[in-house]
Amino acid sequence: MSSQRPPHVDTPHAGTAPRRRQARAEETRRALLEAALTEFAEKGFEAASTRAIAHAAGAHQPQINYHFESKEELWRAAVDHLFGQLDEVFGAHTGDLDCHASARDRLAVLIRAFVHSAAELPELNRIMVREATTDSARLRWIVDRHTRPRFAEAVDAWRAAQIEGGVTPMDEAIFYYSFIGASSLVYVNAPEARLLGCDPSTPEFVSAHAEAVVRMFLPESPGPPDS
Amino acid sequence: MSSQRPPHVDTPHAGTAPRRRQARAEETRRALLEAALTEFAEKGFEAASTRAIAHAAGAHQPQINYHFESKEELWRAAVDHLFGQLDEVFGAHTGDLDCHASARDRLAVLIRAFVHSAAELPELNRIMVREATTDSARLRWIVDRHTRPRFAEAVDAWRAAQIEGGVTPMDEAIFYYSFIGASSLVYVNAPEARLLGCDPSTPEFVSAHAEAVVRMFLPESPGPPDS
DNA sequence: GTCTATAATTAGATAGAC
DNA sequence: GTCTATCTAATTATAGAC
Repeated sequence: MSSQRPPHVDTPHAGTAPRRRQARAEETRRALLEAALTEFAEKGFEAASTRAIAHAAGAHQPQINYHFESKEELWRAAVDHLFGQLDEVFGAHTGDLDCHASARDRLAVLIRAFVHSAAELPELNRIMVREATTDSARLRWIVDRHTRPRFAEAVDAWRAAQIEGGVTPMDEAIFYYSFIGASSLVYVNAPEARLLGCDPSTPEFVSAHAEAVVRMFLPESPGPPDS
Repeated sequence: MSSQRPPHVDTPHAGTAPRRRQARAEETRRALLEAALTEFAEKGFEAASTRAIAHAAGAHQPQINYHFESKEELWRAAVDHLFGQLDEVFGAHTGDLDCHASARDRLAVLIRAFVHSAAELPELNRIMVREATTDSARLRWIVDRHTRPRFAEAVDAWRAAQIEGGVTPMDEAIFYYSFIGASSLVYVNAPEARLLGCDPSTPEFVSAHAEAVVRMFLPESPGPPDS
């Protein structure tokens, strides 16, 4: 609704100096956002330090309160940014989603796309699991704004495939959380996985994982469509 | 190795007063441990407050440094305690694990037991996912002491079932993380699940979830053994 | 063992020079 | 817009009375 951008006077004369200053400010803002993402994902909201975020972005701590109103607003902007990235990555992986394909095949495409997205954006599921653990204003904000609509879409796709048949019968919420959990945990817990001798960052791992998740929910799967 | 218990002089005279004092200290210690569990699970190590833990336990903050050496030692004791509870709960759910049953049936029993354990002890997987996200001394400690041996056991059970046949073919690490994720996320994220209209705390939900996870990995499952 | 008081550090946010 | 300096509040850990 309300823009997170700081208010600024227009530059109708279009001088180059103000423009460059504005461009540099935009750079700072973006760097703070990216640094905030990884810091919030690794430490959680409360343990994350605005000083550390600013340092990682090559800026000073008070610039956070200048470009964003507060630590909480920075978090919100970072989460919005991250879900924007998810939509991009997810869209790139679904690509030509054939509307005339069977519900089962469409579900398989969505599952593969989500696994690849979870691998490319581990920060998203890290932040989600940190917030979803305790009821809070932040959790309600993120559920209302981002989780609930995506939950509804996933459940719709599942329901359609279940009506059509050929999928493992399962309650919708059980499907949703089993699916998200099976798809994301190894990337969320990547540092632990590495200590256990597993590197989940290779393309081969991600593809094998995606096919495994498809088979978990669509047991009679004929394999990936491009093989 | 070294006991976390504070050093104390023996009471060879077995007076009642010292014994009662000791019993009360044991109570305090235990209350601190239980309070630490939920606080660390909800907030994470760094965001958790020793003052809040002490308050929840009906004690004062310096008592933590008396009964445990530091916040870090309290965390270690809490994690040890929690894995002890896991072994108890897990053992209660596997119960009469028939050594002469097929590897596939034994795996089904282990899966059901883990889902029920995850439902009863959401704190364990909350702490795990918080620590597994970033490499740290705490992560290495918990992996060496608790995760690696259990990972090996789970992989052994999976390997045996896979050799026998009748399970969804899958790499071991992919099985492990998909299994843990599918089994635990809905309980880890229970506050979010409730906002989405799902209550994962009922016995019916847990049983249905357990059967769903069994079918995800053992597609030709004949259903629960007691039905 | 339990408690009060406090030391030492660090957090997020703000004021004001430039 | 960016920077230094600083305010207030919260943190873990410790000292010492009881």
